[in-house]
Amino acid sequence: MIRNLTEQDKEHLLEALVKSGQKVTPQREAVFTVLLAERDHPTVDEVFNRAREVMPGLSLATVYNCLETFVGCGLVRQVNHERESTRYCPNLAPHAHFRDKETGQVHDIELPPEVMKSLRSILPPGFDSEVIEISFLGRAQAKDTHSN
Amino acid sequence: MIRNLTEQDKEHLLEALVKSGQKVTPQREAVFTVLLAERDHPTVDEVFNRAREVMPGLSLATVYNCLETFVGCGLVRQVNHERESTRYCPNLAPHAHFRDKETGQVHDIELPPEVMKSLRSILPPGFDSEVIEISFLGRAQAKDTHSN
DNA sequence: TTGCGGATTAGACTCATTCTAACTGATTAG
DNA sequence: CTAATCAGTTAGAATGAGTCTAATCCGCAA
Repeated sequence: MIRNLTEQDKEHLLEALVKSGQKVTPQREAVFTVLLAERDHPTVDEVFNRAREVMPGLSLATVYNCLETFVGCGLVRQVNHERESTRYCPNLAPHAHFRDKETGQVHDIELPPEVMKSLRSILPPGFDSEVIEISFLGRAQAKDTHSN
Repeated sequence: MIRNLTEQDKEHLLEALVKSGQKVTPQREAVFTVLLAERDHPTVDEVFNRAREVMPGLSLATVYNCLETFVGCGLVRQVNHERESTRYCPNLAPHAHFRDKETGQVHDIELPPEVMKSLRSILPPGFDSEVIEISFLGRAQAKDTHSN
């Protein structure tokens, strides 16, 4: 189920960590592996449980720490919906999130640059934004090629 | 500071409540008054404190209840940012939120219909969305005509 | 081999929110 | 009238995601 990181993924992880002055550790590798294995926007708890299968001694605090580290060095994005548990997403391309009201599943929605541009254009002068979060709530009857 | 509801506002409150089979109570009027008085997206706690000035016996649980009721009958919107306390907003027109990274203040950003349309258009077939949340994070150096 | 510093750990803690059970007060039914 | 009902309110307990703390671990450098 949880396959190992490819050399490329390892490289990616190492580069991002080193760039922000941090180390690759077995725990970080394990958590990163879990995130890439099933890109279904898991909660911290889900990551924790999955990672434990592979590294039983891993602690919840460490999962929080790893994920925070990854967010800090731009390896993953946080996804918040209402006040539910934070979810994590390794998709770095600009995208919105669609949350299925029934199943709770979160799907990535690609964000074409022209939509980004039109969004940015609605900001009045003096407003300068770094991050734009877009989330849809509704129902999806997709057959789910990629379930995220 | 907290002025009374206009007849029009009262009418609005009453209509929305009755329409969903609920009653106007002094507490609900007080909470609604607070929301309209200063449209700065207050948290539950802020609403609580402001409303207490006018109705000292009011309980926190009731503020939660009132706000939930208002959300349920479409009188106000919830605004969530990351995992911070939920804020409440009586602006019913479609709009996005801009959150100032420094001050924490939340500003409403008008959403022109064509932007809404372009957003809806990025959903793949099979995805049907009722609610779209858009939030910006950044810095605003607005002189704040209306501080919300 | 000793010391340093980042990383990890378990468990305590925080705090927004929700839940619970008792109470209030207005309205309805007998 | 008097009781029964029922929505709304209340205080305080419970929940649970996330954070903090203090101890420990471990790789590397002196």
